[in-house]
Amino acid sequence: MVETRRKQIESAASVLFRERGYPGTSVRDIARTVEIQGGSLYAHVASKEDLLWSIVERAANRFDAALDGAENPGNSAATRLRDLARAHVSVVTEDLGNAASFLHEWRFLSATRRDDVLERRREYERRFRRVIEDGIASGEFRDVDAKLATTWLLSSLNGIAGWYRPDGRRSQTEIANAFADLILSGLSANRRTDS
Amino acid sequence: MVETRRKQIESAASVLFRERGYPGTSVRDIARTVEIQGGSLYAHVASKEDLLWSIVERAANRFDAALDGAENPGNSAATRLRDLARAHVSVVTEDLGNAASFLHEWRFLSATRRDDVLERRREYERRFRRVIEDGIASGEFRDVDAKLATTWLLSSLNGIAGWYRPDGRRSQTEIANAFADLILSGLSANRRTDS
DNA sequence: CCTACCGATCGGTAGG
DNA sequence: CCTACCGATCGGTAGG
Repeated sequence: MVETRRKQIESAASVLFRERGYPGTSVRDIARTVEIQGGSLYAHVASKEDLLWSIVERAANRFDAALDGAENPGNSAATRLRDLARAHVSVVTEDLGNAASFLHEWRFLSATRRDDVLERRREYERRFRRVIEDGIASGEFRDVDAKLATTWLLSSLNGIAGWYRPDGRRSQTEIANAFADLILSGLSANRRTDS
Repeated sequence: MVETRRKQIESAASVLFRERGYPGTSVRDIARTVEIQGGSLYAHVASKEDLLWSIVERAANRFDAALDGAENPGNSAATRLRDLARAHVSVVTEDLGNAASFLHEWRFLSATRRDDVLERRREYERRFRRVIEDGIASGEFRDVDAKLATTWLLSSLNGIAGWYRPDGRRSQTEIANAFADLILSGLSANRRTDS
């Protein structure tokens, strides 16, 4: 099954890219992980960058899909933002290698692809920002700088990709809830409505 | 002046390490920036790792010194935390290359030095955590998981090292105040006491 | 600080 | 998927 092997390689590469960075990972490091010879990798992959691109695209798709599944326009801004934050964290924790590569290693892509990623990231951030703006407009949130608050919030969530370990002390749900709670409380105009 | 040249090299290296990562930066990239030949770099530097080590240590010292200067045990936990957060941001924004290398590239150091950095990072985080714990004990802050809240807060501040540009739309003061305000509000047991 | 060099490793290919 | 190879670049050194 060609597809299976390819995904195995992508998965191994994403883990290494997260740990050592893209330039710090050689194609032979990746090959070793899936137990083939360095040159044999090119039976499955056009180039090292091609591999990074697949990983980054996959992560981008999963982030988008997670928000799609979490979005519910009928809810209050606070609830909507909490759901988006939790969805974001679930991708980070369940798709650690891909997510971390998407968040940090995309800058090693070629200029065209980099621009592509940048545009998708911007659109993704806008989805969070809109909810913040809605919350400010409705009086649920304080009158903060929505752009800066979006960056603030996503930075704290993205940081999880740097330190999360599946076997760690806190479960992904605990982390997601604790972070969402802190963020909501940071934006809220009132006392937090217990999550 | 040997020292001046050395610092010039460290400064150039820190900028490149931030932009391309440590493994993505060659010693010849660094040499080119200070307009000398690749081999000539070794008149000033024992090794590439030695350069990273200097940068990381310098940043660690500056972070520590910033907290030393900002700490005031007489104040309320909220005020103390706000001052620590602002101090942290000031190092990130004023020492961007060193700070980013300290935050991200330290993992490419040798095992011994890596452990060294890890211990300093832990101690640094403890200083934030203690203030959070004090605030919880005094009733100023909500009863959150102090460890998780510390990671949350520092992640959002450290994220600044990834996107801040000295010529950007927001000044470092605006950023520091906005982030500190959001964080304080996130932890606060009451409505935020306007910053 | 330069020139000229070292062995090792890099991403990638040819030809099975 | 392997063997055997390619030119380029890597970090680093010798000897001025």
